[in-house]
Amino acid sequence: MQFKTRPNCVLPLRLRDIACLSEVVSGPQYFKRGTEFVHEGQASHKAYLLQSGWACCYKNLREGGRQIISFPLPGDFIGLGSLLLRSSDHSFAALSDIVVSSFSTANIITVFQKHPSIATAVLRSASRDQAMLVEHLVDIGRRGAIERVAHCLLELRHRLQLAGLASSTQFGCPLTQYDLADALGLSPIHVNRVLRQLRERGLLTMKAHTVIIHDLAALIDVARYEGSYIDQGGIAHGEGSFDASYGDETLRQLP
Amino acid sequence: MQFKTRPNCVLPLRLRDIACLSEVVSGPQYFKRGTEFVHEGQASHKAYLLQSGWACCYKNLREGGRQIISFPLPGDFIGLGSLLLRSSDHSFAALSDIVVSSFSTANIITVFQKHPSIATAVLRSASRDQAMLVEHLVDIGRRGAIERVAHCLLELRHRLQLAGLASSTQFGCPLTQYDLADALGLSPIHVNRVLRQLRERGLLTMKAHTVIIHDLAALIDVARYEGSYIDQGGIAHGEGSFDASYGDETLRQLP
DNA sequence: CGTGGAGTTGACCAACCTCAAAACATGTGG
DNA sequence: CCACATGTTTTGAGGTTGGTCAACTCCACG
Repeated sequence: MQFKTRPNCVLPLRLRDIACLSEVVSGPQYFKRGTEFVHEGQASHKAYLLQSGWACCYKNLREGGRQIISFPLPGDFIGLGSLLLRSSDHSFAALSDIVVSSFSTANIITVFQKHPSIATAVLRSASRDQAMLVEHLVDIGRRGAIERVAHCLLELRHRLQLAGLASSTQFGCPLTQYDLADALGLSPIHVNRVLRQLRERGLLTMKAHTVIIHDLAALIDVARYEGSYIDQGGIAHGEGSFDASYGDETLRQLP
Repeated sequence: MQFKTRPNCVLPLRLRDIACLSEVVSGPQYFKRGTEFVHEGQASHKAYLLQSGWACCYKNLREGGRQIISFPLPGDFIGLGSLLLRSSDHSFAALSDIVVSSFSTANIITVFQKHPSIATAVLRSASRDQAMLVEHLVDIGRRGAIERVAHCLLELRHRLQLAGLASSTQFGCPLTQYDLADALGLSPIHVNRVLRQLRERGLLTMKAHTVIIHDLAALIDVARYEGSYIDQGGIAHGEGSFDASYGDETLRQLP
């Protein structure tokens, strides 16, 4: 069984831990674009590792409409957040045709006990997700529409690049303007207006499921983008490297 | 050493785990209202357990202004999110005079290895925090100003009640309208208008550092509040219940 | 071809922001 | 005990951002 985890080393595990994982992980599953494969409120004893394709995590509102929480990309875990809660508090859907490996979380605790490094890895992954969530919150809470859209696309670019799925100025992107709107707390119409503006300013075009960035520097400036939270927590990979010298946390000051 | 953890049992630990914790935890520290005791970007080898008082977790924006991420209350962990990251990506400040116990995270990995149940407990706590964060995101992204304010205050009431710090209709609250505004993505002026509206509608008053709820049902209705995410993951309390039976996580479905 | 989903555009409107100023607390030093 | 400074709440007037409604276009797909 092959494991494809985040390229930036979210899961640096010992070999015997990997062996253990194989016991828990089940073979690949396929979902078609549009499938909601985890439902809000569902009692889930499963989590997933996204192998290919794009997904989204969202909450449906009683008033109608939805809020998209995050866009899992290849290599990302799905459903970690509700690992220890009784039920999933949000839904997951496939934004493109996707492939996932699923693993049972019923006896995850036992696994944690036998292989603490897995617990560590999971916790670290959860930390990164949380950092992204926080950034998302800041985005919606305190930034204007253009900044939000630019920021979102830059973050996606950044993550895809780490996964080797984007060049520095271009990437495939199955998102509709509706998806973007639901993620960013905007109306689809306004997202459209913003995209037009970005296009007219020569910063970026989004067309035919492809995002092309024309002026990266300017875009980063508009979005006030600082991607540090994306690669944080990376620790030298090497198959066994879990000794990870927590003593040398150097202070990285912002410029 | 006394440990006061979340009343809804985020930390159901075995006694020998507790013993281990004592080795890591340092005595109580005091901070005055207004102190920023964790700085963004700071390399932190510490996390805290808030013993009394209110805190807030926030990010400063380069454009000026800030976004408040969460309001830790007594019994909550502070800084768990950045446990495994290189540095804290947000700041923490005291909103009232507070007491915390701090514990070193330098050798947290070792602790996890020796006491997997601690890892589990920490992960569960992080899960709850994430659920609250998601709710916050939905709030800001997709709800109007009145709903946001109402929702925020109801959540605080709910959490305080679990901690035994609020009656069902009243609680002390050191938040200023500026704090609320920074948390909810609004301007302080608008928060004021919303509070007036809530007052005039006979739903709630907020005055002299005290929130009094006059019509709980109506307020819950306005806010579309569903507090289930707050108590999720709870396991029967009993003050000494450290036997924690991780095998029998029963499936508790929402009504 | 027809159909349905996605993107595009314009006109109008409401929610919320900004600026400005006053009323009201609260604590401090004289 | 007063005078003053500082922080918080309150209120008004006017301006923007972004939402809503309603069309129309473009395309992929059967």
